[in-house]
Amino acid sequence: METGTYVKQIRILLADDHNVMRKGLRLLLESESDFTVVGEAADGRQAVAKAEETKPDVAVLDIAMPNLSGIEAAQRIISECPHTAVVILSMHSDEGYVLRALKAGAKGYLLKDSAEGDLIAAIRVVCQGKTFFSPEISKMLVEDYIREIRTRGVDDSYELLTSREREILQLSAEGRTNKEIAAALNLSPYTVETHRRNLLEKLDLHSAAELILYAVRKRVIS
Amino acid sequence: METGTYVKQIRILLADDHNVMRKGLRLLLESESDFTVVGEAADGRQAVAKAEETKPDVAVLDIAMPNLSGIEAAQRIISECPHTAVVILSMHSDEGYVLRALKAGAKGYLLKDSAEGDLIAAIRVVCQGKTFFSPEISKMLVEDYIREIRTRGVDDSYELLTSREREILQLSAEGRTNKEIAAALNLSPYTVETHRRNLLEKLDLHSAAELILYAVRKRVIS
DNA sequence: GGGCATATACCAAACAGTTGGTATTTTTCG
DNA sequence: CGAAAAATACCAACTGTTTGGTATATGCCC
Repeated sequence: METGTYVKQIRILLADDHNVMRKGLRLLLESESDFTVVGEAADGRQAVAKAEETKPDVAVLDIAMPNLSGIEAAQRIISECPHTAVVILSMHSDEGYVLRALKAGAKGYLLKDSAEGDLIAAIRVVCQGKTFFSPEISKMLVEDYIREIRTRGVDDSYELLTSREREILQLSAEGRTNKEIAAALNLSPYTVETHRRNLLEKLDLHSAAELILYAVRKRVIS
Repeated sequence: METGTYVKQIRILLADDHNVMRKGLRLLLESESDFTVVGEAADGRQAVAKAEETKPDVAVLDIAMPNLSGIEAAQRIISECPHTAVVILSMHSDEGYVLRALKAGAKGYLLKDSAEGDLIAAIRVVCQGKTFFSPEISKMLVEDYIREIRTRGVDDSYELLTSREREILQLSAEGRTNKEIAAALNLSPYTVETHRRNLLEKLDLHSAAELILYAVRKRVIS
């Protein structure tokens, strides 16, 4: 099987739900003589199955996939195949995604508008146990870390609410009046008024409108 | 330049802001012997410029691009280069995008998870002045059309609002009081009150809370 | 037991939104 | 031009929210 100069092949698993993109990536990666694509998957569940079956050196996972997201797939692949390094490919440099990918144990995070060379470099680098991030991602992580240090303990006031208060927050945010909430929860309107007032104080809000907007931002609602 | 059996080359412009994807697509398309990629663009504005410069037979445009969206780019390309057929490549089968793409004059709309063959087929087909859509898109268009016929005139009440009313809807939905809005717009609070009242009536709402929730649902806000 | 958090309940004054009216001016369009 | 639509403005009565108080009962931890 070997010829003159033997180079160890890097075995790659490709997962992306967009077929055209997957085929394109495959051609791109196979233009490197030491890369072999040993499997393709069109969703997260398939990716996990193929990873267990082929034990690749590197799994390149698109972040937005049906069935199991790239991040959840990464989590399972890393716990099932500790030898496999995961590289996440993503459209956006969304903070939340990047942080969750890192928590899951991903070794690399690449944006889809990276240079081709970056993806190839990332694959070589993560094979050696190192990490690789797109410049935008590195920058974001550093900024995030600095902010984290500076604002440590600025806290999420939502965590301060009692369960009764959250209940009332939800109903208030749906636009119900105190009277309606009282009727629904079998309380005196005065009690609802008190809870609502504590709510406003704890969250440093000052009107029903602000309460609704808070609820929307916190995704308590719609 | 010709050899034995001459086949007219199809000249293609590729626009996608994700470099890796663009390179992949290029390899994919150039595996067809009668396809030539005559240009690449990383955003909408570049795409328009390259189209005017190279006058391609087909422009394949990603929908989500910076500077000018694929749809806006399509519009300009079609008006500047009527000979060029536009194919939109999109992640999602979002109704709104599809309809706007069609209005703009796109000849094809492909999902990124299409089979490779579909993209190749679409390019050949639009060259002959025909249209090509992913099966999901065709299905959606048909269903949409049927619904359109059935519910003609069921109306989107938002369209009934005047621009002043929309302005006040926005500020109200941000939680400002009538007084604050009046001050901001240099109006009497009574005027704001009147606009707000017309707003509530047109939308069949009955409180500030409902107005905010309406604004959130309509994405007027946050 | 004493202190603290939570949940409950009440009153009243001040503030803001809602609804029923009316009325004038400006803009738009056939 | 003339009618309709839109924007402006005002008043008063009513409903609901906000804020200043106060007060009791319950369960938990030190």
